[in-house]
Amino acid sequence: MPNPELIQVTLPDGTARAVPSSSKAGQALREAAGSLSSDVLAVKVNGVLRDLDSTLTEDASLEPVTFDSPEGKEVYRHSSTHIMAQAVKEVFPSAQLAIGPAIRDGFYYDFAFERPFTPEDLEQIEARAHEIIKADHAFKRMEMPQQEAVEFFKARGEKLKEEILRNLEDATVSLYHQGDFVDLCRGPHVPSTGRVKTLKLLSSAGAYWRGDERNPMLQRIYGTSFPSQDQLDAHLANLEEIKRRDHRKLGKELDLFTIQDEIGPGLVLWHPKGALIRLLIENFWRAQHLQQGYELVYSPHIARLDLWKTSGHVDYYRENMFAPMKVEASEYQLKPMNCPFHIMIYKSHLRSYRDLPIRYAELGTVYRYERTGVMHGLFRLRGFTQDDAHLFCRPDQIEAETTRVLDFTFSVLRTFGFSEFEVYLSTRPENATGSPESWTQATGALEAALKGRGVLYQIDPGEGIFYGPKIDIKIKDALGRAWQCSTIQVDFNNPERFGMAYTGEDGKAHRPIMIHRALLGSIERFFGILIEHYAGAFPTWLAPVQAKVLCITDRQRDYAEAVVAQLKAAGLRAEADLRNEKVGFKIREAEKAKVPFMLVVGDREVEAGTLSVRGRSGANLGSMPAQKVVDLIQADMASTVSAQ
RNA sequence: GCCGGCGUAGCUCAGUUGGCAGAGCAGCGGUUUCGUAAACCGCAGGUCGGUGGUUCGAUUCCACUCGCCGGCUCCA
Repeated sequence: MPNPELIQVTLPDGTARAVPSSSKAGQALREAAGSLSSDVLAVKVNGVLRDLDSTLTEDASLEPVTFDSPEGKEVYRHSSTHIMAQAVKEVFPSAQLAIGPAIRDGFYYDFAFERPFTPEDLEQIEARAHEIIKADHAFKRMEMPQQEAVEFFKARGEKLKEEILRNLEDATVSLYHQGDFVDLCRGPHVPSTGRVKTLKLLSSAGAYWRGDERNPMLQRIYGTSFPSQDQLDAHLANLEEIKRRDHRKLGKELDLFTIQDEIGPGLVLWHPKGALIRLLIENFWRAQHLQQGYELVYSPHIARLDLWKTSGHVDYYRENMFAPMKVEASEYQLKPMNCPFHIMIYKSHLRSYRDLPIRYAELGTVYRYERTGVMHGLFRLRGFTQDDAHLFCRPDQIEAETTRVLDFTFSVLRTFGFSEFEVYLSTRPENATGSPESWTQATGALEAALKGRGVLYQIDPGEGIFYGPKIDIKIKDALGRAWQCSTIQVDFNNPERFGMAYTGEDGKAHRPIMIHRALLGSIERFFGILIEHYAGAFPTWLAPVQAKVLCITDRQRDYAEAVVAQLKAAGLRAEADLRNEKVGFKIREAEKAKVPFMLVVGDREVEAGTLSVRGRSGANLGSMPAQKVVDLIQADMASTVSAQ
């Protein structure tokens, strides 16, 4: 018989050890491993995240949790936000606690307070938080019946905590305190405030209680914390890098686009260089679609309101639509979507099962009403262009079509320089239309396509759209940020609403399935992502100016112009800088414009019939004749596009 | 839409007890003809986002309004 006073703990490496029952988890870890690093913040007991001083009552597998794991970061930041909250309560006792979770790269805490926090307030709070860290208060967990906790927070005047508690269904709740500060909290936490090595408050902003704009506005403070100053500095440098790459800033500096007051918010003016890049993107897109068996179509920007009643948009999408306009006796609507048009093209003929799948693609510019305050550069606009396509197929073709779209999507995204993806499959939501059988069948087809291609994906349960399941693909940019661009959505609803049909082998009418799909999402938004991904230094195939010929003195002007003519004849985008400026100045300007190739010509080059080639950011590629330069640039273009 | 911050020359930004509006860069005119990220001199450039109010007088104070930025919310 095992000793009832002893329990067995097992480490991830298989080490096992018997420790007295009711040992602290941290103590057990130390005994089993021989030592306990101060990096260990918490512990997973049988897979459940717990405090180091939680008590063990039975045999358990123990896994130390450090900052390196997502859970460790979560615990670390969660403890950090408690420290900040304590500081706020000490500096501003009238502030009431709302909630304070860890978030990606940091944490926030919401407070009910009589006024917004100022930058000076944040400094004061941060200073106080550093004192709390220095004091190294232990985080102590205590449990009490819910009713008792309600009374406890009521007595302390924490009305929001009281409200949260009243909505909790647990009979027993846990509280954590460090020093005099107490908060309702599930935990776990690091052992003591001193474990948080750095803590920096970043900003404050208004935020609604429970995220609902009908609720009162709270004051949110954002901050972050890291185990070392180096890591914090790296994170702050990363924030600077994000600012440096901001497409709104680069768009202006590189003269790509503007969004102007006089035109209206959320509406873009494409300047020549930006428009050229867009043209290159679109040309590539169209050529690829034709190759992939799509048919390109165009549709108008407005249509009778009745069309949008049939599609259901008037019912469920009205808040995102501009107001209808009166034209003669009927009402017309600026289009928020392209799908009804493609459906009507389908419906213009009787369709046979032999015709399916039919694939219509369009770079369709849509207009959606976005509330002021949500527009954001090219990322969130009122007028934007979807790289839209609608596939009409039989139910048994969903999987094959999805497979084709997946292959196509990854190939196109790779060409644009993205190689890391996150894929999500969203399943049936509460308010779904369509029969459960069709949902099961379609979801199964999407999943089979993903599996067939060996794509790793996560399931988002219940996150499908009401009309069908979908696959979303996020791309990771150069800074590791994920952007959702591509989407593949099965639609049972619209074929029904529009009474779509095809004639089957049996001579009877059948209902086709519709698949909405976008690869880039919106051209504008994708362009913005590209700008940030490349920090404005577009790959050569997309660079608006691929080569700039820089003469050193006026003596080389004729030669420079002849070179430009030769490059242009070879199909390259080249310009000459013939100004009476020093070459250093011309290089500086070309660098700022992110021109991939700078071709310097002085007397030596004229004499030898060559060009001195300087790559972007300073690489000296040597001197060579113009034809060699053409080869070099074309090879550089091909290296990117060949990924397709 | 809501909370906070902001709006001065093409761009980046100075400008406090309310008293004729400034710099650098860009632009234009000269000089310079130069070897891999900023030559020099000069000139011009603004109903200080808009409207209304207070005042002898408003870029400055107040109200309203438009827009931008950071969030909330929502999404491509």
